[in-house]
Order: sequence, then structure tokens, then C-alpha cells
Amino acid sequence: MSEKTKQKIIDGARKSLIKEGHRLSTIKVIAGYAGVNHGLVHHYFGSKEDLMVALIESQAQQVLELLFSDNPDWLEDLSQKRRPKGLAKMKQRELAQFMSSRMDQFFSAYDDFAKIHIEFLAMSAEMPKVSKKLKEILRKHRKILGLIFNNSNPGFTTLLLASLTGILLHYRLDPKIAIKEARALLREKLFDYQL
Amino acid sequence: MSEKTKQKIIDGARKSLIKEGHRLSTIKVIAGYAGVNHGLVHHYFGSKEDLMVALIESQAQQVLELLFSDNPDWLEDLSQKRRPKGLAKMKQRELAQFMSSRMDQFFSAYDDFAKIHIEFLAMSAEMPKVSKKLKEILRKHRKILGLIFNNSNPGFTTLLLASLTGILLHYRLDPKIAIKEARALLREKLFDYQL
Amino acid sequence: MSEKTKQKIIDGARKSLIKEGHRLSTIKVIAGYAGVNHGLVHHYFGSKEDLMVALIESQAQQVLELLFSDNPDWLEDLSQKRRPKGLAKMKQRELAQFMSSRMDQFFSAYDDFAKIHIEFLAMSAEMPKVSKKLKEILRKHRKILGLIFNNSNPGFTTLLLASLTGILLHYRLDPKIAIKEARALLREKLFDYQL
Amino acid sequence: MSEKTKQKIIDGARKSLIKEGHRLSTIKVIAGYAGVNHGLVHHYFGSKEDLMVALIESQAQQVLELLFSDNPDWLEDLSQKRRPKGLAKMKQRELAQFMSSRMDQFFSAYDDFAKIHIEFLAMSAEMPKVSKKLKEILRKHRKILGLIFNNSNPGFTTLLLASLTGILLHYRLDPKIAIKEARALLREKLFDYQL
DNA sequence: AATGAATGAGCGTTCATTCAT
DNA sequence: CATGAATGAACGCTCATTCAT
Repeated sequence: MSEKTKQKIIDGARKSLIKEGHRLSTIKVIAGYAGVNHGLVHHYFGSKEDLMVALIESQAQQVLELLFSDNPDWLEDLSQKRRPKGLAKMKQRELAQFMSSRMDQFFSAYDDFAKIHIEFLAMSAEMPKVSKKLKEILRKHRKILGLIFNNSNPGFTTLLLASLTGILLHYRLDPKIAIKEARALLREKLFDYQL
Repeated sequence: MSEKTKQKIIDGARKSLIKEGHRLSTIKVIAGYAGVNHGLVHHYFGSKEDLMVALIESQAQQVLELLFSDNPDWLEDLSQKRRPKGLAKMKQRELAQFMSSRMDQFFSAYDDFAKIHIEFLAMSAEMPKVSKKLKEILRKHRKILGLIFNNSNPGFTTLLLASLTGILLHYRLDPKIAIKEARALLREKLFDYQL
Repeated sequence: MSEKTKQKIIDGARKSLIKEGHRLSTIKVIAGYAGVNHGLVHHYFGSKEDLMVALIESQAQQVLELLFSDNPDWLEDLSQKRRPKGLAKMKQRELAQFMSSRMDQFFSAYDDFAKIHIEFLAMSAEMPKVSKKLKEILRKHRKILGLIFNNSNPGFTTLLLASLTGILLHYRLDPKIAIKEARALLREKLFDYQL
Repeated sequence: MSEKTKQKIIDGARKSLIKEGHRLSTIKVIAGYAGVNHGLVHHYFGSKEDLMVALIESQAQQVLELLFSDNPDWLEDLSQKRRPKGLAKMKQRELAQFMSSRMDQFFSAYDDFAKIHIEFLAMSAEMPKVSKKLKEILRKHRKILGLIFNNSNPGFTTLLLASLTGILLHYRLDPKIAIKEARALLREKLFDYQL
């Protein structure tokens, strides 16, 4: 097992999902993006579905790393489901400001990430393992968001994640929607905070 | 054209989309749900894509009818893009209360409708006509929401629709999410209103 | 049985073959050209193949009528496989001149006829009855040509008909071929005659 | 790319076209004749149409090779659109004798080749790429015939090729036609030459 | 480990034909 | 006579997957 090749395939799947969407991302297309023989995909991952599960895990890991790239300690705390001390010191308002700007940056800079997320959701309808993994990852992310914002209302994290997803989904369909205003309003209303 | 058969096919497509999802909803499966020969689908709709467009239109019509089943005048006004006078008389608070409870009722009662909506969004990635029609319908619905709530902020209707979609999407994936709480929070935050 | 409707269908088939070619000339398309319900085609002709056979007969009759529209007696004689007396009086050279100019006129004016002829030949590969009827008609036409030109060499009529067909076939494929020159050369060589 | 399998598929297409005609030569039938899985046809050729184009090229190459199998130099000269010196030395009469006997041999021996040629022409009505390639090949062959017979009359090569095609077409329909006599007459008239 | 030939189930679609009305 | 709804076999093509090399 060459971990390098395995990673190439995962990266190929990512690129293909971004550029082609999941319907055009056949095994051969993915292998093309990965610069790898298509037979290797099954050799390394067993099936297309399992490759997608691996990609989801890879993406999930990256999200957190990107959000807290400057605070590796926070990352460690959060993945252990502990509230980072640095966050605990922030006031609610300061926290909201910090996170919402960071998320905006994140989603602006990592549009591709969002695209893939949508593709995962689409795929989950026909791939049980993808569905299961995605569910698991989203639960984890909700928990982490709860920790970050110190908000015990389960509706809060659910709404936050769902709204971000929904905005992106509608944006994909119709790039003319008021995406910035919608995001700003979400931030404002959810964090009682205005830029 | 036997309108009865045509309707049977649309209903078959609806059922199939709900129970099987769009990927398993092949022409033959849809025809099976409709209790009709598969060739008839093309006889009546020309292509799978055109059937889906017809279904979207049928659904869009039903949404408004279901939301305002007790106020046919409002329906007429809204489809003419006029603000119904009955609404104009309500105060903001009263209006928010009215609509948000109605939407909650709607989405609780018409879960299937929501499921199909998600399938449409998934299909739109590979069916240009579906994409176009869906975009058109969503723009119309946003406009109507703006009229109803008398809110000229484009972010408002965008966020409202997107959040509802997002919540449903996540709910599909994981029926254990705090859907009620998320919806309640959305209502509270977006309409500054609490039950 | 309404002979009028039957004729409308035959005419529809002719038009469709000319404008659409035999592959696009489905029963429904033909019925469209005929301005008639597609079910009637089977009602009157039993099958598509039998319709085509009827069309071949109709065309074959018309060819002779068009060639000898000014000499109805000749027509009668020829269909009885007698050599018309008017022809017997002509000298070989005069005859060749007469017929070759007439054929040139014919094929220039009745390009559509030629097109259909090609379509028949194409169809004959997959429709045994069409093949049989066409064979029969062509034998008759060869016999008639033999009578006209008083030429007992079976190769003569075979070559004449085959060359005309071949030229048209190549012309269909590539309208830039030297069709006039080829026809002129055929006339010159076959009738030892130059314009 | 297994050239062996690719060739098997081309040969299968050839056989199928000869024995079944182009309408019955479905991908699966062709694969059957080739002794190969039907999916491989698309694996190697992309589409049925592209397979047919490949077959045309293969056939076109073989024609020249068969006609000049004993003069490889001529082949080289002709494909470079030069007149072979060996031909230049022949007198007109000798040349006509040489070529017409050779063609007779060719078409007697390679009846199947002729059958396929007719199928190509039929297919060209519905396959644009086939049409284009066939047009191209025929133009090339006309040019080569012009070189061989040193005849600059465009009608000559056009008539020659068209007549041969037409004779074969009629022969397909009705094997009882006077094919030998027609060919003999064509040779005699076109080359002013008698056996 | 890596390649790509080979497989086969399944897709949307077409269309001649049948038949109830 | 006429209509058009309904049927079903067949088509070209796609693609995840298997497997010999």
C-alpha cells in the first residue's frame, strides 16, 4: 500500500468532484484527475463508495485544520471534545465576531470545499456508507460548534450548519442570489452581531 | 392526451422520488409507481427531464395552494405579484406569527414535498431544464415571500428559503437532528418573535 | 376504404421520404406529412412495409407517365410490352437523342423521384417485400428500356439503369461530383451520341 | 489497446455488414461476430459511428492493396498522388485492358467488399462522420483513377465509380441481372476496348 | 504495485404495432 | 372510419467492477 498513491486518488476525487460534479466523476475520470490507473481505485479503496467515504474523512479533517490553522491547541482540544481555554476567555460578542468572520473567510476562500460538501449530500442519497459517514461527521461538527460558541441549544448548531449548506445549495443553482446579504443576515441574527 | 394518465405519471414520479430518490427513479421505476407502461412517459412528456420539469411546476403550484388554501384571494394576489390586502392590515408581529406557524404546519405536514424539493436540487446538477425551471420557481417564491413579509432586504428571503432547504437536507440525512428547535430558532431570529 | 385517404398517405410517405429520408420517416412522421392519424396507416396498409410497396408501385406508374406524358399510346404499348410504332420509325441516332434528352429532363426535373428511388434501395435491405417489389419493377423497366432502344443486349439496360442510380447515389453523398459531365459521358458512350 | 481485439471488432463489423446488412448490424450483433463483449466496441471505438469510420478506412486501404498487390511501388506512388512510371509507359489501350481486367477480377473476387460499400452508402444517410469519411475516400479514389487512366475529364472517373457502384447495388437487389454483360459494356464503352 | 482488457447490468429513448373507444 | 392511448422489443451507450498479466 503506497500511501502516496492513495492520497493522489483522494485528491483526484476532490478535484473531479469540484470540476465535474459527482455525476460526471466516474472512476475513470477521477483516476484521470489523480494521474493514476483506474484499476488502482478499486485496488486501494475497494469501491467508489468507499473512496468517497475516505474523501469525506479527509475533508472533515481539513475543515478543522483550516479553521484553526493558527491555533493547533484548539484543534486538539476540540477533537477531544473539550472547550479550548482560549475560547473560554472570550466574551460572547467577541467570540461571535471571531468565528463569524472566520467562517466568512473560510467559505469565501474555500468555495471548493463547499461545492464538495454539496456533492457529498447529493451522493448520500444513493450511497449508504457515504450517508452514514456524513451523518457522523456532521454530528461531530455540530458538537464542536456547540463547544466553540458555548451554546447548548441544539437548534443553534443545527440551524447554523443547515443555513450555510442551504445558502450554498441555492447559490449553486442560482449565482445571482443575494448570498452576501443572506450570510450577513445569518451572522447578524444568529450572533446578535453586526459588522 | 389523457390528462388522467398524464397525472398518474406525474404522481408516479412524485412517489418514486420520495421513496427511491432521483437516482433510483428510472423511467421504468417511475412507470411502475404510476401503474403505467414505461413507453407512455415519453409519449406524454418526451423525456425524463421534461417530466421532471412538469413535476416541479405541479409542485410549485401546490405549495402556494397549500399555504393559502383558506385564502384563495391571497393566492390570486400573490401570483399577480400584488401584496394581498389582508396581509397589509396585519402588524409585523402578527404577520410573522401567522406565517411562521403556517410554514411549520406546512413543512410538518408535507415532509414529502420537502424530500422532492431536495431531489430536484440534486437533479438540477445534471438536467439543465430542471435547473432552469427550479431557479425560476425559487425566484418567484422569494419574490412572494418578500411581498408577504413586506421585507425588501434581498438577504431576508434568500436566507429564509435557504435555511428551510438546508434544514430539510440535513434532516433527510439525519432525522435525529434538532429540526424543531432549528426551525423555532430561525423563526425567532428572523421574525424577532417567540412562541 | 376511402381511396382519397389512402392516396393522402402514399403522398405523405413520398414527401417524408424526400424531405426526411427513410430513417426519419417513421409512421408518425409520414402520417404528419399526410395530415392523417398515424393509426390509419396500419388501417389502410397493414404495415409500414406494405405502405412502401404501395408507394413503389405508385412511383413506378408515374415514371412512365412522366416520360411519355405526350404519347399515351406509347405508354399503353410499353406496358403491354410491345414496341410503340412511333419508336420503330425512328433511326437509332434519332432515338438515342430523343430518349437521352428526355431522361436528362426527367432526372433534372424529378430529382425528388430519384431521391425516393435511392431510399427504396436502402429500405430494400431490411424490408423483403420492398426488395421483391423493387426487383420486379426494375425488371419491368429494363424490359421497357430494351423495347424503346431496340437493344437486345441485356447488359445495355442493366448498365443504363445502374449507372443512373449510381450517379445519383454518389451525388447524394457528395453534391460536388461532376454529375453533369458523368451523365453526358454516359449518354455519349452508351448512345454513341454527342450533344 | 489490444490491436488484436480492435482488429477482431473491425472484422466482426465487416462480417456482420456482409451477412446482416447495416440495419441488423447492432453493436451486440457485431460483437457477436467479433467474438467479443459488446462493451468493448465502445471501449475501443467510442461509438458505433466511429467504428464504421474505422472500418471504411480499413476497407479503403485494402482496396488499393488488393488492386496493386503485385506493384507495391505503384501503391506508394498513387497514395502520393503521383502517376506510377510503370503506368506511364503503357499505351492507352494496354492500360485499359490492364485495369479493366484487374477490376473485373477484383469485383468478382471481392464481392463482399462491394456489399459493404453499399452498406456504407446506406449508413451515410444517418451517420455524418461516415458520410464525411466516405466522401473523402471516394474523392481520393477518383483522383487515383484519374492518375491511372491519365484522364482529366472529371466525368470519366465519376461515371466509372458510380457505374460500378450502381451495378453492384442492383446486383444486390437482384442477382439475376446481367452483371457480367453490364460490366463488359462499361469497359468497352468507357475504354473503347473489347475483349 | 500497476495496467488496461473485459464484463454485464442497466440506463433513456425510439418506434412499429395493437386495440379500445 | 378515425383516434390516440398503450405496449414491448430493441437500440446505442455508460460505467462500476473484475481479473489476468
